[in-house]
Amino acid sequence: MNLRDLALELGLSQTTVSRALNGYPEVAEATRQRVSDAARRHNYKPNTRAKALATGRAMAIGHVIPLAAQTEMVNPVFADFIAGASETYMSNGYDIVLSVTKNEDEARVYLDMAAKRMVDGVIVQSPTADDPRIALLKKVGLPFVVHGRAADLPDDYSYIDVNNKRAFQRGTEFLVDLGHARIALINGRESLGFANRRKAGFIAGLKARGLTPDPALMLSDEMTEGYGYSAMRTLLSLAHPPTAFICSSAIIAFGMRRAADEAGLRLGQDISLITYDDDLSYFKNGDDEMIFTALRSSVRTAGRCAAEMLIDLINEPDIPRQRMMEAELIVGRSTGPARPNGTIYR
Amino acid sequence: MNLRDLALELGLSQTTVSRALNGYPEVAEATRQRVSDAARRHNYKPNTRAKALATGRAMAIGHVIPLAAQTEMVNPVFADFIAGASETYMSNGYDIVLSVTKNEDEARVYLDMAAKRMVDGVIVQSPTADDPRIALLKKVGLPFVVHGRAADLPDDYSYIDVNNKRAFQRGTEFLVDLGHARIALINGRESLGFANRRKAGFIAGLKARGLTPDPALMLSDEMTEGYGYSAMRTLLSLAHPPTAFICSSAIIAFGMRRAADEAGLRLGQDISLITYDDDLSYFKNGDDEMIFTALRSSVRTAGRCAAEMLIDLINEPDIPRQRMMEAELIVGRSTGPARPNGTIYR
DNA sequence: AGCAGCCTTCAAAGCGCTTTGAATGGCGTG
DNA sequence: CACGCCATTCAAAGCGCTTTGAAGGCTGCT
Repeated sequence: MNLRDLALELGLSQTTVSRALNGYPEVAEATRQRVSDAARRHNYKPNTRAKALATGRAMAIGHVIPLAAQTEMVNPVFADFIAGASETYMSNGYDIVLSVTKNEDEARVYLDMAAKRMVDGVIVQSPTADDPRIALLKKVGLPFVVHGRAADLPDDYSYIDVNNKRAFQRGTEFLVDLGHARIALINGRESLGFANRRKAGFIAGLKARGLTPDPALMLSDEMTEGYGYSAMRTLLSLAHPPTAFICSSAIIAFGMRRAADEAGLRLGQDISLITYDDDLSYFKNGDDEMIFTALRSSVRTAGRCAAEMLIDLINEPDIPRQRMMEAELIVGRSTGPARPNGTIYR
Repeated sequence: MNLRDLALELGLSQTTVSRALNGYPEVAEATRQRVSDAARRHNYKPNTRAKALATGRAMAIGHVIPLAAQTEMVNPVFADFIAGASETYMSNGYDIVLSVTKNEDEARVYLDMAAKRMVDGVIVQSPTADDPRIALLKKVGLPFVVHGRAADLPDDYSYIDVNNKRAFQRGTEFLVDLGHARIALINGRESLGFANRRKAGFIAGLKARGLTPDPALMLSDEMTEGYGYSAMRTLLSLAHPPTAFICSSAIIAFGMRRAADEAGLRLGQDISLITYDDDLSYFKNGDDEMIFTALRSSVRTAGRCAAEMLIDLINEPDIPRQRMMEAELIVGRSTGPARPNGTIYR
């Protein structure tokens, strides 16, 4: 069933039917009623492609999910982000066009999406410090919102980000204030903006409390459970192991906890751990009582906001939209005061 | 830059340019060369919407990601599945249109996708025993491949599935053969086909070895880390706790392990645990040595296959494509012989 | 009665592509 | 030299929708 058929059946012109369905004022109320009844009866929905072609709006947003370098893993964070964004799109009539690509192909994907006019805007994930995609998208004039920020670029594009630096500074200071003097950072890949800022916050936190960062206590890699486990083992095997840890994802934290358990160390008593927590649905950090003391900011909420900002931007370009979220520091059972002698064993 | 501009610049008709770019034979080789050079120079890509309208093929596949009932969580399994499918789509020129919806809206989403002609086919996730979507999609004539199977429906549609029943039967028998007599099943929601079959396999495995299933040892819920943890605690607090466990996802397994650790029990020694393992990228079950003894089948591979099957189906409907994958049983460190007296403490 | 002016409806053009059917030119052949 | 044939190229229609500009039918006014 297409518009022509519907118009024919109703004995009306396509113009009138189209207008009736799209809520234009110049249609008699009785006619509109008749039309929308018929449309519902036949489950008529305008052909997206034709509509997009005629209006020049695709009513679709492009999301590009990056595969981790080499390993080609896909971070579960993106699933929750998209779920959040989707709520916004749904109520605004937008669809999601998804592309999963290796980092080196991303620029081409955006270029293609722009040239093929298949989306009205895109979300850029995981920007690097000097991300080339930003200049590229500006050049081709495709509206975009960055999830995160590019460190070294002028601040004139739209983004939504968490204040990662402040969060990690706060977390670090919290640990120092508990008496911990040797604190380790188990970070994501530091080529990415968020990890870079977390490291900066970590260092700032130590310095603010008069401590000197120790490079041996700052690790960085893809944020898997296995990495958390092996990082923790490595750190615990040091001659003078840290007594507190701050890590970049709940998934890492679970791996770290596994290593700690194996070593017979109790979180919150023998050692302390703070994790960044994206509030992923399948990794809830405790429903009632928090397992981990955490710096929490929901990535799902971020997705919802990013989508809102992008739709705004599409309707009224030129003014960049920017939004900064603060992570909450929620105290859970994984942190406690340091032992007076600075060791980890009871 | 569109086709008309390009044709104008080249002094050719749109027809010729279009044919040159689409590899039709009736174009002189020199002309084709000239055209494709110009196209590359201007980064010309045909407008997807226009092309789709003209050809009647959207060159897009719909994926619907279901949100868990009530909680609206999104299972990380889908991220990996899509990553797999995406590999296939990429090399065949298909795009992914994503929709994230609550279960009760799914039927409407498919109906819309069909009516709006925005996709050439869809993937159906997480079918229930008597899934209404299958009949619906047949009725509207939209090609589809189901990831999983609907238990109670005739076997005349396309699907890719893992032999869940056999896998769980095998795993259960493996545990019994190690001497375990009280074995618990920590399953996903049993309204879903896969969980249902796993339960059947579990029961079959027990019966094949002469054991009687105990309803108190069969739990079922959304497959989160937190559920694994609380399920394990519940089971361990029984008067006569199980000595072996088989669970439906690596994420559950991590939660179970946490509870075991807290209770001072060692996997593979005091208690045994087998997990189903979708081989999710961020939850690798050990790179070298397996943490968990596992029934493994890569959901990413499943995604790749599903996509291939769907593309086949689109090109040649009518013949349903069906594919069954077997899970490997890989022995890791989480299983060991039962203690002679049937207890869990050393 | 005649006319302006509104309300409602319509025919047709256009979005950017593919594809049909026709036209052009160069070539070999009788 | 005329003819037909093949290799190229083209103009135009059509995909299903929106939207412009025009027209038809009423009303109310003079």
